[in-house]
Amino acid sequence: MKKKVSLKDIAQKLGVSTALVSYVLNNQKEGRIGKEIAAKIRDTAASLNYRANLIARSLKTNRTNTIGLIVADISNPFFSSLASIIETEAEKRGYTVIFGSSHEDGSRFEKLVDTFLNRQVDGLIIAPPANSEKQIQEILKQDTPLVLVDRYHPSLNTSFVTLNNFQASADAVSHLVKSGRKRIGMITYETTLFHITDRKSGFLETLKKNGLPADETLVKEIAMDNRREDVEKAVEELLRGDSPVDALLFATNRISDCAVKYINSLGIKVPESLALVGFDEAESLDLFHAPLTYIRQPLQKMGDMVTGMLVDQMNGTSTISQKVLHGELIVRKSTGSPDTVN
Amino acid sequence: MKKKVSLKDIAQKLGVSTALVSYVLNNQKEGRIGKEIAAKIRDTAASLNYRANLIARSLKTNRTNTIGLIVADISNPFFSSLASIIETEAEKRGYTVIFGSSHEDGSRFEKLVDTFLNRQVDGLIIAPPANSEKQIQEILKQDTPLVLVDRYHPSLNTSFVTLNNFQASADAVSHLVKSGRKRIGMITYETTLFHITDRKSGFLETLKKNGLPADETLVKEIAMDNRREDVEKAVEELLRGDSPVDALLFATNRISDCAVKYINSLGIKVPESLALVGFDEAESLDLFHAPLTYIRQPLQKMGDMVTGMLVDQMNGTSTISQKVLHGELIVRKSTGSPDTVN
DNA sequence: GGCATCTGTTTAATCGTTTAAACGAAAATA
DNA sequence: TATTTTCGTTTAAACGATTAAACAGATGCC
Repeated sequence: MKKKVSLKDIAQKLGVSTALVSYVLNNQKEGRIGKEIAAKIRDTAASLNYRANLIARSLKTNRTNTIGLIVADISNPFFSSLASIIETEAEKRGYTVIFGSSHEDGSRFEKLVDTFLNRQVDGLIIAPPANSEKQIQEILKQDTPLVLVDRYHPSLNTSFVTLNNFQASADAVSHLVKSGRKRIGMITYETTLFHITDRKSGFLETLKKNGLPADETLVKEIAMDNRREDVEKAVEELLRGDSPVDALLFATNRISDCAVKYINSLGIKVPESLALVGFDEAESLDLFHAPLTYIRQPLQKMGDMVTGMLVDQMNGTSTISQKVLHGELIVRKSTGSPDTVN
Repeated sequence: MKKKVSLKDIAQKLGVSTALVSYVLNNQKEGRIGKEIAAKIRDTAASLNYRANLIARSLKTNRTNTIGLIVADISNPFFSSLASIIETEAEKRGYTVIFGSSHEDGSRFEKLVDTFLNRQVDGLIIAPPANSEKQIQEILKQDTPLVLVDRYHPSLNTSFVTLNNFQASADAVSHLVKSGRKRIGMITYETTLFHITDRKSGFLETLKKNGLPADETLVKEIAMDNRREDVEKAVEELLRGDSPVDALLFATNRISDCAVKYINSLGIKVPESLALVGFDEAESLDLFHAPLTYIRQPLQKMGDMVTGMLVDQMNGTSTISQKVLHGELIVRKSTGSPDTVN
């Protein structure tokens, strides 16, 4: 690689000290620098195509202006949109984002955290995988500013931005109840991830409050890797048997995706004989004849907030703060009342 | 922030030199280091929770083990999948990815390139926006290893990995011709981006070769921001009038998305009265009654290759190489022959 | 016993910045 | 004229690692 131009090169060429060059190029010591020499320095810098070595600067200043972002799966539109927003917001505030995708895998996650800390990121934004409490605590011990997003660990005292998942499920169920559904099922993941278990609690609690059946057989939990067969089996189990459900809640967009396609292929009438609600948009279902009622997460706000909170933490302006945002139930055809529809 | 542990801290605690600590922790000078002291050093490092400061190392070694990735739009599934693959491949080879999204905007792109170069990335992978030749040339001048992906500038001598877009269009058209279509239209972007214009050339040339009408009125070019109205207007123009088309080729998944939804809403029969082909998968159309025939790009191969080529370039193993991959036409119902269908 | 070799460790320079402090010269003040 | 200020610039240390070269002391060889 061609040797890069350094402050020294400029200084030598002009017979001045590197300090002076540094001051000029950083617009410091405003009044105190000779105009002609300042101009000359700027000219030479431009003509030599000088670019500051941020690595050297970081070493000296102990700041990298870099945020590490670890999401669960960058190829999931939920996270890629969020990443895009965070990147934009970070850039506005003078930070670059480096990113990694844990694929919900603990050891991969650990490795990413390690890499990012070694790289001296100024702060971290993380959507933590299941059972990552220990690693998160390590980060806290290092005093690296940290904000969790989407998920959090209730046992840990960290900053986070998350959805009120309990409420979101509750809203979904209330809506189904109001539109006349009597036996409501849910398909979710088998996991300890709090945001997911919260969705389940909200579901069950709200059923009880409405005096509807709320036993565990109404909740099917599939493995996190979201295999199509698992989803189809779950749908099957909830729809067959002596007391089939008349409505279904899906805990994630990935689940909605598989489930709705399967339901479509079975020729089941939605919303006449089955109502459907999901979490997050599932673009893949745009053309489903009965567009899905779903819980919309305020992505822009979430990304904006999480970035702002991290920056405040990095500046020492604030310490720990925890935000719970509200989802919005977007009602569409998939939950039309069975009475009014026919 | 808590002060971080450095080599010096370990050295002082044990009364040895930092050099020794460095040698031990990097497993250098294998045979020559005392076993007990080595063990002690490792122990202390672990107990103090030492982590190497990669910034300092980079300054000294002049390598950051970082790859800068600039895509056109990270929230487009094409790019987020590609980014995910590149990240995995880079990690395998010991590199971290920092990323940015240009949103097809020249000035944003320029800023990203600047940031990344200042951060001393070891190499760049870029899907360049239109009219970015000058900036790309700047990078080449700096001798920073660079591989373009998805798109490239024919006028510049850079490494790249791209699809044979001409051939892909040609395949699509041939297929339509074989299945009996007589008047084929295309909706694409108004842009100088080579991979897009190449798709258009492939389209027109193949029409001519088959003796079909191939005038410019059959190609509708819409603005890159892909507004729904523009797409709908284009569809409208191609379908109405005295000689409507009986088949359509869409240059990108974003276009397919809008166009197919509109066609669906118009109640036009696919494939009976209109055949459709698109570039790339458009998940959003999964439930369209006539699944779209499309050109599949070998994403995994593309990501793998581009990363490998960049790493080779960074190691000095190779210089410039240019790869053109082949798309695969996935034939589905949307191009069923009009004769055989009824 | 004298000299070379090996072993285990230290010395010290360096990467490219930043920045407090020092400095000499010119200008202002007494 | 002597003294203080101000101005413009330089000096030099520091950030945390890497690494060639130097260096004692032990061991081997003839």
